[in-house]
Amino acid sequence: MAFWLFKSEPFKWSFDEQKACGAAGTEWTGVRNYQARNFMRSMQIGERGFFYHSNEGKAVVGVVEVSALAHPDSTADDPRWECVDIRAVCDMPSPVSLDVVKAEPRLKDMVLATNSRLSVQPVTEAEFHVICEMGGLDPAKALG
DNA sequence: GCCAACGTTGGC
DNA sequence: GCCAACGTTGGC
Repeated sequence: MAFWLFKSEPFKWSFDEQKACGAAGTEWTGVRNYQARNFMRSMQIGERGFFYHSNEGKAVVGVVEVSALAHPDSTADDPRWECVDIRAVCDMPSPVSLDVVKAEPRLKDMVLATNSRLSVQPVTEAEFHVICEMGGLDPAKALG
């Protein structure tokens, strides 16, 4: 079981909008970066990820689940771009901000802190648990 | 709104 | 296959 982080600018696509899609989930469209696409190709159904608001908010605001394997991105005019579907699992009771992530020694190697431009990132199991702890989220609920 | 970092493109 | 030019991202 791998863990991930999905980044979105909230004024383009927010976690509230994600939640509004319910259990059906939505395509995580718009990724035009090979590294990010390759991470999505390796995702399995049911794997968990964080939903991060970039630019405005700059915080981990919720947990999502992969609900469909990688498939062609319906918004791309080039078939090489693929995406997974994700659905909201739960809120982060207390959003974990980038500042806090950067200040936490256990998260110093987190991709969010070291490569801020990558829009889909791997997260280690240890990092997943630290973020849950700092956000006041019972990991059992996140893993549901 | 600026700019640094990074990825991609295309000419050679 | 190198590298300069360009575009985009995202923190500040």
